[in-house]
Amino acid sequence: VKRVTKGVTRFTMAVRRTISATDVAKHAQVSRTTVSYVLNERSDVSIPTATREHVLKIARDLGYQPNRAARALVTGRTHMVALYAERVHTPVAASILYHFQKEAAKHGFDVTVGTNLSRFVPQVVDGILAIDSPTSIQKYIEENGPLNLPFVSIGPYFVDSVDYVGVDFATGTQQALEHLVSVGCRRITFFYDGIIPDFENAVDPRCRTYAAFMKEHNLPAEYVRVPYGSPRHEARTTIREYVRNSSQLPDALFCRYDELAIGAYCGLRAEGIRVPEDIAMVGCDGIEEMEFLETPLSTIVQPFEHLCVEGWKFLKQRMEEPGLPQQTLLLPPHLEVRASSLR
Amino acid sequence: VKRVTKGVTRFTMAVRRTISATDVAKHAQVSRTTVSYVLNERSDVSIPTATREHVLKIARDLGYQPNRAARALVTGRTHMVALYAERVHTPVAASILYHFQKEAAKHGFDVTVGTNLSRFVPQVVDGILAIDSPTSIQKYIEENGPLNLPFVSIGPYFVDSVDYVGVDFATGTQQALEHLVSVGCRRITFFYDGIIPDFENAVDPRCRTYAAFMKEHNLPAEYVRVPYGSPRHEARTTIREYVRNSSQLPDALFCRYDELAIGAYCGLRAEGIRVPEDIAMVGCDGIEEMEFLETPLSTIVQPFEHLCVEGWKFLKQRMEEPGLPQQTLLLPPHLEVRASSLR
DNA sequence: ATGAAAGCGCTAACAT
DNA sequence: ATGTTAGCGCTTTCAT
Repeated sequence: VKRVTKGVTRFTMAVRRTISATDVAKHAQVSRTTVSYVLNERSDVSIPTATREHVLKIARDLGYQPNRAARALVTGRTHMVALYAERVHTPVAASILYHFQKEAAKHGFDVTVGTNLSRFVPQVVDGILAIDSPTSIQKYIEENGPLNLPFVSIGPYFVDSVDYVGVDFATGTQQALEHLVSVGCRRITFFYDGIIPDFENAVDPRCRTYAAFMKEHNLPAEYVRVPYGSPRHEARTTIREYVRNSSQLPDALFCRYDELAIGAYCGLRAEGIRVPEDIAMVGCDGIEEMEFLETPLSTIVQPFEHLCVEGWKFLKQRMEEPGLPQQTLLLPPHLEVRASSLR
Repeated sequence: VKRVTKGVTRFTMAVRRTISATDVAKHAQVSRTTVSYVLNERSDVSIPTATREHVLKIARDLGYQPNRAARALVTGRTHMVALYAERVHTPVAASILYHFQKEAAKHGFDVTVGTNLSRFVPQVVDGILAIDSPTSIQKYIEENGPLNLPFVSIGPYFVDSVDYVGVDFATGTQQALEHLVSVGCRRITFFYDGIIPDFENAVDPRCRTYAAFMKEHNLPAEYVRVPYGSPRHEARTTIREYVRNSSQLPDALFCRYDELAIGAYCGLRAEGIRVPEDIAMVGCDGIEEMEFLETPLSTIVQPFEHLCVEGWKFLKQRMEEPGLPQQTLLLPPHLEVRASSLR
C-alpha cells in the first residue's frame, strides 16, 4: 500500500522540523525499526554490536532527539509527573519540589507543578505526587470522580485511601508536648490556622494528638486561631492582639506549622515578650528559616528528602503497575530542640 | 483507501484508552473535522450554532479531554514551558515559580521546573524562562550551540543577548548605598558569595555598582567572601569568624542577596553584635523572611509578580513569533528601609 | 458547512 | 537480525 500525497506543501503549521528517527535510519542505511530498537535499548531484540554502535554514532552526529510527543502518543506515557499542592509558594513545597525533581530526573521524568488538579489529566502527566492536602483532593474526587492516575500522597497530613508516605506527626506532636511539659510548661496553647470543627477527631494528627494529650494530662487545652491569608503576617497580627488582650500568657505556644511560628515569634518579640523565658515555642515542619532566628525555634522536622525518595519510589511502582495493592509508609519526624523551648 | 488490520489485538501497550474526538464525532453524528473545529473554536470556519452546541454537549457528557500528546505531535507545541534556575531551592525561585505558573496557567500552559537545560529541548517545552543565571546559560550555549527555543531571562542578573526582563539592581544598589551613607556609614563592607575576579567590571550590577560607588565617594571598598554551599549556614560561619578576627567592625554590611543577609544577621547576633547599632545591614531580593526577623532587615525588593507577568508576556510573544526583534525591559526595584539600617 | 483522508514521529506486531 | 507497516489522536487541506 502506497500513500499518495495529493497536494503540495500541506502543512504550514509544523514549523520546527527536527531530526527524526527516519533521518537517522536513512543515514545509517537501516530501517526505522532498527533505530527504534537501538535507541530504546531493547533487550528482547538482539542487534549486532556493529549495527548498534553505527546507529548510535549517526544519531549522535545528527544531534537526534526523540520526539516526546510522538512517543507519548503511542506509548501513552508522557514521562511527566505532577507535584500538586494547594500552595506551591511555601518553603515546604519548595523543599519537596527540589528533592522530588531530583529523584524524578534520575529516571528521565520531568516535574510540573500546579495548584489545580484538573489540569493533571492523563496524557499530561503519568502520575501525581500530592503534598499535604487531603481535603482538597477528597473534594475534587467527590466532584469529578476518581482521578484515574497513579497518585501518591505525602506529608504529615495525607490521603489515606491511596498510596502515601506519611510523616508520623502524631508521635512527633506527642514528643514535642512531652518535651514542653518536661521543661515545666503547663498552659500550652495550640496556635493554628484553618477550620477545625472538632479537634479530638480532626484529620490532622497535630490537632488530634494535642487534644488527646492535654486531656490525658489533665491540662487546659487552649486554641488560638489565625485567620486565612499570608501565614506569617496573620500569625504576627493575631499573636500581638492575643498578647494585648491576655491577662496572663500561656507557658508555651505549640504551632501547627513553622510559618505560623515565625510570624508568632516576630509578633511576640515586637510586644517585648521573651522567648523562651516568657513563653516557649515549638513549631512543625523543620524549614531552614527556623534555625536562623535570633532565638532559634524548636520544631518537629519532616525528613523531606527521605519523603521524596520514598514517594517517588511508590509513584514509579504505581505507574508501572497500577493494580498494585495500596502502599503505605510512615516516616518518623525528628524533634529538633532549640533555644525557643529550653528553660 | 481502506486500511486493513491484519492481526488481532496488536497493541497491548496503550493501556488507558480514553474518550477521543472520534468518539465524540460518532455520538454527535458528525465528522472528526467538525468536532475539531468546534473544540478549537476556529473563527475561520463557520459552524452553525446548533451543531456547535450539540458537539459541545456530547463532548461534555462523554467527559472528553483532548489528547495533548497527539495535539503536540501535529502542532509542534506542547503547551509546556520551563522555569530554569541553577537553584530551584531558594525563596526567590519559589516566588517566581508561583507567579510564573499563575500567568502561564491563564493561557493554558503548564510549567515544568529544572536545573538542567539540556532536558528542555523542543518537543518537551515550547519555551524557557530563566532566572538569574547568565553564566551557566552562556556556558551551555558555548558547549551545545544555541538553544533553538523561545527564551526569556529575568531577574537582576540576566542574559543580555536574548529577551529579558531585568531588575535594575544598579540603581537599587546605588540607592541602598546612598541610604547607608546618609545614616552615617562610611566603612561599608560588601558581603558576597561566588567568584568575582574583577568587581569593577563584574557582570553582576550589585558588584559593579558597589565598586564604582565606593571609588566615587572615596570610601574604602571591602569585601568579605562566603564560600560556596548553603548560603545561610556559610554566611553565618563566615561572619562569626570575621567578627572574631576584626579589631574594628565596619559600619555596615551590604549583602549580595537576602539569604546571605539572614545568615550574617544570625551570626552577628550570636556574637553579641547589635544591628543596626553596631553594624547596619541591607540585603537584596526582598524575600518575605527579611521582614520577620527580630530586627527586620532592609532590602532591595524585586517586583516578583511584575517580573513574571512581563516575562510571561515576552515569552508568549516569542513563542508566537520567533523572528521578533529582541525585547528588553528593566524594572525598578524598591528599597525597603527597615530597622536594620536606621540609626 | 461538512467530510474524507494525509501525515505529524514513534513503537511494536508481524513477516522475512 | 532486520524490514514493512498499522495505528496512536489530532489538525488541516482539499473536495464536496
